[in-house]
Amino acid sequence: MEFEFTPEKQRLRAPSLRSLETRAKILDAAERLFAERGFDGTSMRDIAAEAEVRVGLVSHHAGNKAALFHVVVARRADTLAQRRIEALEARKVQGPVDLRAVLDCFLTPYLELARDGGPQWMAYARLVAYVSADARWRSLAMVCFDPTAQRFVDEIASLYPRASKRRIAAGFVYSVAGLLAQITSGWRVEALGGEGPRMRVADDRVLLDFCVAGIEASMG
Amino acid sequence: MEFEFTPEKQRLRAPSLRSLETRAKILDAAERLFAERGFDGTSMRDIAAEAEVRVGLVSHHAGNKAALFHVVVARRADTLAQRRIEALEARKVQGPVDLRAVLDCFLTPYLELARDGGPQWMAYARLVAYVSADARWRSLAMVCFDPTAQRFVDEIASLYPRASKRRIAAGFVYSVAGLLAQITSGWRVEALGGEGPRMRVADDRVLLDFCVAGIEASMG
DNA sequence: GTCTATATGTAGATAGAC
DNA sequence: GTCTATCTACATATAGAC
Repeated sequence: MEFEFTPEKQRLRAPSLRSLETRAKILDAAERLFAERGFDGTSMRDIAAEAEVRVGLVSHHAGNKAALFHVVVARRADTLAQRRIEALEARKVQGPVDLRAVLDCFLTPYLELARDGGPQWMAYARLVAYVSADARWRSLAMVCFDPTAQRFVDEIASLYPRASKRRIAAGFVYSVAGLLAQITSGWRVEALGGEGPRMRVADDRVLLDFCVAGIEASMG
Repeated sequence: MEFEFTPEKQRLRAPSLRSLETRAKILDAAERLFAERGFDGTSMRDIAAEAEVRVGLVSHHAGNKAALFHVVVARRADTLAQRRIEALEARKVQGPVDLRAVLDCFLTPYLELARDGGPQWMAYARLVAYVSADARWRSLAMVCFDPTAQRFVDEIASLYPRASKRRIAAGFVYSVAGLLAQITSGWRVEALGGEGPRMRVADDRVLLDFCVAGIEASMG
């Protein structure tokens, strides 16, 4: 099976309001189901039912299934990338940044969205984890996530001109994995450390401490 | 869809040699495909073809698809758990352990198997990542992985009696995520830090440094 | 234990009426 | 843009001959 898709054809006229609503319902439904059950675990019929729409409409609005998946993944990736870059730019205007500040700009936007942005943002982390684990989506992951990641790795590298860039990249990849784990695997922390009191809001601070110290140590 | 399965029925007599070979071929084939394409992306027909066996035989030997998946995941989990526990016991006989030693006993067996144990062990990491990302397999993950993880979290907690166990558990979960990322996302490190020289064997050391410093820092 | 054949359901995609 | 209907392929599972 191939996951390539053709670019959208030129629209002949602006879509109607109803059409836009239908399209939005379909994208939202697809997002929920893809995040929950993955690409292969979700059928076009499931999506149509979840969106309360006929099956044919999903094809009509989204093209084929792979194209729909691509759009769903990219939509939130763009929002997220924008927030992260903005946070970094804003911080740099205030003065010189350090490793903690840079990592904070990367981690916090997602943690805030996962906490306050509605349940879809938590589900999206699972979708990202799913995409990251599956080699078939590698090129999609590279398009959606790597430009921002590269920007942050470069930023960190500029703080440590004598350190190996590869080690920094490795530390950054571990940090991203930790971020996804934080959002998707809260239950596991609960299961393993359940006796103690809840960490609540401090969770995010723990992750940041972990990643900052980890990257510093891994540069050797 | 339910993922429960009934216990194996009592065998009436020992299986023949040929039967055992067939069963092994099926399990190996299923493992390769599940790791590559996930549960829903793999059909029983794919597995039969990969194992060079008729479709009916897969059902005959493995029962249904969910049971087959369960067996495949559990098989290597047992091997891995055993090596990890053995490493820890051996180290404790030699004298008191510290955080680095405990984490080393957890991380290194898998890293060694991924490097020297054949390509299947690398693929298995993707399978584990896949299982971890999908809520439907949570109970399977708990059965296969949590007992060992709990043992190591307790071990670390005993080293830091005054630290919050929850924070230790969080740091441990981040570390596991980093371990899986190390094995499955080498390409990403390559893409993000590609300019520098390769890290080669030192990779594993970088991960260990990262996790040790990270956990120490996250205990606050 | 193995193989053939098939029962039964669902998949993605599209054609054509409105 | 929407809806109905349908095409073709493939899914899981099982029944019964050898």
